[in-house]
Amino acid sequence: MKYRKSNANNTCDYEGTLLKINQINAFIAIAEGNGVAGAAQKLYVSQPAITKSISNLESELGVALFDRSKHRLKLNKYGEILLRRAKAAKAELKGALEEITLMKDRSQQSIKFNGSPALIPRLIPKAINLFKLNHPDVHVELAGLLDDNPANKIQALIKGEYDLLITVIDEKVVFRNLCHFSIINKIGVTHDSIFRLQQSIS
Amino acid sequence: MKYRKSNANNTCDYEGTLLKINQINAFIAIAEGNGVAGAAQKLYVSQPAITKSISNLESELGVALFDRSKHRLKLNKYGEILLRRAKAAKAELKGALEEITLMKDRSQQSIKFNGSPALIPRLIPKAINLFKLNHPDVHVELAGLLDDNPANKIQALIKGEYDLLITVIDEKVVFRNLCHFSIINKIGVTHDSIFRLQQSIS
DNA sequence: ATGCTTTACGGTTCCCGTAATAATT
DNA sequence: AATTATTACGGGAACCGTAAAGCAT
Repeated sequence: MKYRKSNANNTCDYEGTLLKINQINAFIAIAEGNGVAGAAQKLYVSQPAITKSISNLESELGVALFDRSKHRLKLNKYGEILLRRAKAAKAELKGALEEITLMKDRSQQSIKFNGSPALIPRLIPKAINLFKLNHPDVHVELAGLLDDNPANKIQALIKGEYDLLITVIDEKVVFRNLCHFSIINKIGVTHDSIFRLQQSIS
Repeated sequence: MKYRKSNANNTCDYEGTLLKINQINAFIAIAEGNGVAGAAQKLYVSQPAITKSISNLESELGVALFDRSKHRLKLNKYGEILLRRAKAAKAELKGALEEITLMKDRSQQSIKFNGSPALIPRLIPKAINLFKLNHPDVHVELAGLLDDNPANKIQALIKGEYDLLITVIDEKVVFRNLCHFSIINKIGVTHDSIFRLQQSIS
């Protein structure tokens, strides 16, 4: 079976393997930065690698992308065209990467909590259900001993064993402040997430 | 000298070599078409090649892009994210390719012209200079014999030996109509280009 | 049994880095 | 002399195709 779409003439009707990612990176780096040397430095590769990449790119495109007068690369009109599009494409890919990474990180997070035995059964189940409804991938777990004394639990929270603690100090519920502490210093969950949890607890 | 940006932990601060073009193509083809088999057919590669490509992609991304229940690949939430962006990026690259190809084709065009010996020296030089200023890549050349009789030249123009003919019929310059003929039927140069030429001749 | 996906394996190609060359300031 | 871009060349990684195995319908 023939896999390669071999065209007799050179007018390939859009060969999908063109414009490889390293070529695009090299091209943008040269165009934006300071020539081959700067591009090599920016991309952490050697200068010949850059030269080869854009050489291949130009060869596959069938046009030169740079003016090579005086040992200095300067974009020509083809390069100008490509630069616009390539930057847009790269931004798109970078955005995809960031979005996925963000979602992945959020999914891998877990929230450990603890609280007074008297408060847990009444407040937590509804809160967890509501929270998981909006954040199905955040792992919520009860950590540590329920019947420890409040002082120890606060110490454990400060040490990072929990992310969230619902307990009593001086006979008054202060989870609000503790939650805030957790948000800022302990876990990277968005404020929005915790806010929902707070609301459902209140 | 160290070229590779090796990070001990896995939190690469945007590794530019991710999302290779074949991986993106395979991914889009699977997502849009009918699974691995359809993608392989669409991209003219074997099925294992597709599997490997998206396997690598998922591995490098650190997340699965598809649900693999029941031997059928279905986009998951990560895949949804990537699909949007990847399609946009690919469209951008495809656009770049088309723009460049178009400009390249145009640049490779040439305009052959002829005209009466009496008219050529006075009208042409300025016209050519002005034209080449705006279209430096269009090859302009004088073709055929200058001192042939006008009737023969008109026949040659109709046969396509020239793209542009400036001559006299019934003692009156009619280049305007002939130019129009050329624009529509003979050469693919934009109206704009020819219009400038006409103007400079007038 | 048929169809689709995945693994195993061998070969080819592509890419990169070192070293050397050419040309410009 | 110093900087910049390009070639030559050898090693290693990536990609692909054939063949075979898993799993579902």
